[in-house]
Amino acid sequence: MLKFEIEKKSGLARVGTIYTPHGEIKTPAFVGAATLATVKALTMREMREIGAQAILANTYHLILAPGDDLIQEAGGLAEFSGWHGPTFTDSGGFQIFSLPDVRISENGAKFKSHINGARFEMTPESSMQNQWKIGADIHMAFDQLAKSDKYEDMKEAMERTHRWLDRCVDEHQKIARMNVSRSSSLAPVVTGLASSIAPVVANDLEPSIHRNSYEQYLYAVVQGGDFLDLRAESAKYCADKPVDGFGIGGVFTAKGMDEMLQTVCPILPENKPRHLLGMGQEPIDLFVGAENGCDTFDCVGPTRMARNGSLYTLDGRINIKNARFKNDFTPLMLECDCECCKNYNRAYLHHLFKTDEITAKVLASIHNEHFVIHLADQIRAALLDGTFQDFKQEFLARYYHD
RNA sequence: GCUGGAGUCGUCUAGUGGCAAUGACAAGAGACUGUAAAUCUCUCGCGCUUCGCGCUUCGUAGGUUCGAGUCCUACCUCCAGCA
Repeated sequence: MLKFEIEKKSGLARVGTIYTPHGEIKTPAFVGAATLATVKALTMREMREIGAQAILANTYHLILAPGDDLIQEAGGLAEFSGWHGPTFTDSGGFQIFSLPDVRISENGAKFKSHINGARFEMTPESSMQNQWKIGADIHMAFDQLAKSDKYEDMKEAMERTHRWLDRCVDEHQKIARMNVSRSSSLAPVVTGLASSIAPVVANDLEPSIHRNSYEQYLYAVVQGGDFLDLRAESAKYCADKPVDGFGIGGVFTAKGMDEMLQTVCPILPENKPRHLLGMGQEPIDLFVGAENGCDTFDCVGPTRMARNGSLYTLDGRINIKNARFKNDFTPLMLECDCECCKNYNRAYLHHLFKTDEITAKVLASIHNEHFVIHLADQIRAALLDGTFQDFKQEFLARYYHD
């Protein structure tokens, strides 16, 4: 069972630590979205320096390239990517929702590879097998997001997600048993060694004691859309399963999220971590998520927006490509101590973007990723010292001013 | 100087009688939430009451025509070849 310690509670919110085979995650925490085993535009060293604690990769994308067998051969996701810290994989369930030409049946989902058009089917069982080969510390159950927001469609997708969850659990346990018996001669897994939260790591290449860890964990995924009765039903269903934590999926905006989480989180067992899938582009997502009982978050927004020139500041997002920054020689964000803000000014960033230099995307990604990771850390600190409400009000009032 | 070719939005460019005029780039702005996203969308002669209307435009000046960026004449500029 995945170890999760809670240091402090405040209403639904909690401050804790998740102990994975590849190190600890101090929660609440923002997990870097590394779909293809890389946080776009950033090296793993940069991610460490930013203060990232964990990354989340995507099963669908990784089985297409480079293939789950290859990642297993490399020693697992952490070894392969050089991250050497805690890792998650998303199941591929999101692709049922986001890709066109997806055919869903009770057995699973038939996709068409966006790379070469090759058809293949992903099932709860195959997703578990893929994820075990990829070898992240924490796996997501294979779920289905409804394509429409109608109640009947949402209910149907949720119920299928539940049936798939049972199959995921069975398959996960089956693989886990096989791996334990095969790995019994390996050195015991040491937790807390990969000090992933240290701001600078002296040696990026740590010893390979975690190669192909046999300890891998499964999160169930709560669905139900905007319907609170469905959310409650889904949470109840997932709560009883022998899983290590919970993903909360199918959330697209902070609107109504507090109510939804206030329905879901009290039903979920308190001693297991909860991951809010795909949320964290907006600061309010992290505040509302953490306040209402979510421990980890992931989102592609910060890095995607960074590549497109949309950068966080305490006064809201700015588009650094706008002409008004041409002669602005101030740091992007005065209060930020990321590499970008410490060493460069807005006029320079503007110039890099206007001339389409690669470094523009690198520096912007460093800043945006640092911003959300640091924000989650600040939320953690505020929860610990009891200043969360003040911090939240102050931060949001300034950020969403105008 | 002669002969041939060319001058169209900031730049390059399409255009061979119905055209405020094609495409690209540049420029201006917007979007982005478990990443088919270093992507996508909009604006881009001027003005207005902006799903429309008016005005002014294709080197310059005339002309032919119901109508000219497109045809004719002259001139200006540039390019190539010959002197």
